[in-house]
Amino acid sequence: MALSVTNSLTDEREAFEPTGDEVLVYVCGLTVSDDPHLGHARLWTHADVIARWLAASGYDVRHVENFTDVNEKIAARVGERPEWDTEADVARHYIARVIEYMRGLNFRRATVYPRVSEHIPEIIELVETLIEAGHAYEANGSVYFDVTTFDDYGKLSNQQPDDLEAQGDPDERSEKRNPADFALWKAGGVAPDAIEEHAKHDHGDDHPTGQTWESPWSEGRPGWHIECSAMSMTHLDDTIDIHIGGHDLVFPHHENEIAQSEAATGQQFANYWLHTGLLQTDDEKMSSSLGNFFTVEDALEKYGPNVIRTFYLSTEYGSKQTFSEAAMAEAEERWERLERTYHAAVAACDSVDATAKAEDSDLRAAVSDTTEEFTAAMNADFNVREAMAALRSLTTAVNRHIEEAEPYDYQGLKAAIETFESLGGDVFGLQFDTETDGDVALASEVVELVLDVREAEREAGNYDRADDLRDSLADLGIEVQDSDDGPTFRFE
RNA sequence: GCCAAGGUGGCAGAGUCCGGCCUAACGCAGCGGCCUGCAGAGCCGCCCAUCGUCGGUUCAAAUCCGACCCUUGGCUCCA
Repeated sequence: MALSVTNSLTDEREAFEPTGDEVLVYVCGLTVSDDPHLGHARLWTHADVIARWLAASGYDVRHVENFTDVNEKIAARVGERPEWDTEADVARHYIARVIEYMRGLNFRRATVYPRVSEHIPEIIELVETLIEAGHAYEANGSVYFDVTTFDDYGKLSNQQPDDLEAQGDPDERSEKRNPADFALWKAGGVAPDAIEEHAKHDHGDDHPTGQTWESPWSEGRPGWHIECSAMSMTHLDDTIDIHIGGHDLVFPHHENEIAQSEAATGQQFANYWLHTGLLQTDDEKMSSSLGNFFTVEDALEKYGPNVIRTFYLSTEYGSKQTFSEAAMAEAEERWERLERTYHAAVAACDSVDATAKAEDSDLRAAVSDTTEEFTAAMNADFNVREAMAALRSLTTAVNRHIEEAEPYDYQGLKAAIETFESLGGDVFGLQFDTETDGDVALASEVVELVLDVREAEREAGNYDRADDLRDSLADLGIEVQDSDDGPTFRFE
């Protein structure tokens, strides 16, 4: 069954047909003015899983994810720390952190992470093209896109220029021919009142107003929307396959990207637009400006990557999702069951001879059903919740096999393990093997010793002592479970 | 005001594109049984849904059409 996706451009589920040998994917990335929060990580996770699924489906994927490192909010934070002398210093600091978190959350690396500051020439060139084509005009050193020159304006968001409330700051508005026109280039540095608004520290009147660049029109800064068009065209092509971004960017950002890109090239900018639903807390969206966010750093510390991913993968990318402690607790239960089953399967598999002939047809049927159902679900607009349900049915089959079968089906278990690794691991980015470093290995040996002592106490009937040992281990974050084959444990 | 998405059991959340296999998936919580010295895990089973409201189309609607109510997002920086 072939992949189909819901395209926000047409609002329809469409068969996915890439234009070339490589699938070209652009993800509207982060403005690096602050620590990223769980709302950002939700977009990244879904983008990551989409890219992984395309790769698993046999496509070569060229995945570009930008960092916006030129922005008023970034400029406003210059000087907040002694080492933050320039806008670039602040941006560099946050980009390094984001990369670290992305690694922590086990994302596939994008092909390129372009930055606005490195694409000023391409941006200027694109703006020149638009002016020459009559789609843009200069006013007092700034350049604006004239929305009345682009007939399809509004095709993504269905917003019509006439319906819009006047936007932008008053000075800018007076320069525009139409209220809905938007800036491609802004003369000068960041306005002092913008610095004032976004600065998180006391600053004097001489606060730096951000970096500026030479251009044919003025020494100034690029507009917000033009960067994505320039970087998408530079690193991908005039027409790309998939553009992914948050729902909050549909208007004006993506609408404007389409206008300026298609006006410049005459080509369709992106064939498929995928918009991810926003993360909410207490019935409003999580956002930097509302201050109701949970940072990726804190979440990684508190829940770890697998629980966070399991949480995100319990809803489809296009739906909104509500963050709560209860939801995270549920994700933790879901993840732990999967992880426990995986390890139980590995242990059971290790306990039998590879040449053993036992065969459990139920288990083997479950393996093939799982792959089939998982594939069907992912191909239906990346329905990760259904795909997860398929994986879930495999955990039940594996556990039942371990519970009831005697002897174990070596080949069946092996196939199940491989399925967990390819679907749960490679596609969902979950990590089953986390106990690899030396300290953990040593700790495991010590726990084994303690459990030997506890077994001796149990055999002697000293259950109080055995329970004390188990409780003490639990206090250290080590969960002990007794079974017919002896005790097992895991680190929480 | 304008544009968009959504309203399904205690919670969460699929299914809605292409009406029938939906007497509504996978879960979390809860309850019972097996197993166990106990606990946990696991297995088996159970509980909870007139699918926002009203009307229409149809042999048949959670799924299509219309009206209305409510929630969220966008229209200003925002994933």
